[in-house]
Amino acid sequence: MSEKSKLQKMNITKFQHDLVSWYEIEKRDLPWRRERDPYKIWVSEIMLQQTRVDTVIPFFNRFMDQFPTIDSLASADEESVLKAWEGLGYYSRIRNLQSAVKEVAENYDGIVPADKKEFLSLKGVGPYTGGAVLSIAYGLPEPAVDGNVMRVISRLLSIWDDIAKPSSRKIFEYTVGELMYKEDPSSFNQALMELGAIICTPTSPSCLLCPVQNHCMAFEEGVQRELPVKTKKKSDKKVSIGAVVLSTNDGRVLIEKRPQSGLLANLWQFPNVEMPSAMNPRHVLESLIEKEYGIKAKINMDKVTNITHAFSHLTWEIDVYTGVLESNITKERTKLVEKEEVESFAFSVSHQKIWKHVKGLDQ
DNA sequence: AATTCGGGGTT
DNA sequence: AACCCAGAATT
Repeated sequence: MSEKSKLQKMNITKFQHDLVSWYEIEKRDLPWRRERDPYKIWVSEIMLQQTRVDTVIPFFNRFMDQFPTIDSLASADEESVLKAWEGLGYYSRIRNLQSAVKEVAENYDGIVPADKKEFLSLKGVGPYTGGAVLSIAYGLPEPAVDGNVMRVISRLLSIWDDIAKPSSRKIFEYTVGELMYKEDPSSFNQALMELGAIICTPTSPSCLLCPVQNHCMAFEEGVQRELPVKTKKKSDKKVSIGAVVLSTNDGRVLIEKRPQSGLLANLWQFPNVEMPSAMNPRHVLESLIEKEYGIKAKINMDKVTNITHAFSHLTWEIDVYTGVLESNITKERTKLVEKEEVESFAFSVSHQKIWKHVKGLDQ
């Protein structure tokens, strides 16, 4: 059965009412729901990409204290902005957001564009974020299809297309567009997401508590636990890393800024190299470090610790050493800093763990 | 269309 | 461990 014919069977007006009236009563009190400023709605939506609400809340509050307006973010230096994002992940989001905010400041007179084509042209603004901000901040009837919404709609209309396939998203955008409550697109879109987060959860949906159970085809067919269909991605690769915290005789520490593109772009780290295999002798690491960084170093015999850190697509297994830097350092993007100022730089979480461990050795 | 990009909570 | 999360850019 086509999505169109399924929609024709629905009482859409009653569905909208059941969903939105539930939302008005049950919605969580979240910081960005107290805001009307399109800039703040926008920042919240960028932070919420692939990131849980509970994780975002403290980052959002701190970010708004530090960068409360378009102009404050547009004129901020990159290091302080990256530091504010430290630990949140997907760091291209903040680089793209600051770039987009600068464009709004320069080309849109500081006003977040309410035009779909214009807003979607900004860096980091895709179909979901575009629909979310335009509906929540400006009340426009645009679908905002995220993972929650695909799960909810796949069950509501018993849609068995694989939601992992990019081509499936347009099916859900079409159906959400047909279901859209045009009197209040903001509440409607947020209600779909809230339902997915609270009731219509991935593994064991609380159908007995669901405000739109009477409208749900999957519940009627008893297949809600089999939806949505989502093919699983293949397991990740493992990479062995040797890292060393090198100190100078006067107590400073060598750090390096990562390349401006790729994994953890522009974040700071301690010198490290990919090891040919795990269980390398220490002198192999020493020679690889000296070659990569063009330095002379004395690495201590005993491994300090090892850290396993999983990303979405690979896992680092890091052997951590300490050592003494015995030559000058000329490599680009490196810096010698006092121990007390290490934590003022933005590090990835794995290298934060390294520093936390090594710092603890001193006491 | 497939891969790259973080980190942490759930099950 | 595997899965998932208010996804977008790149290849």
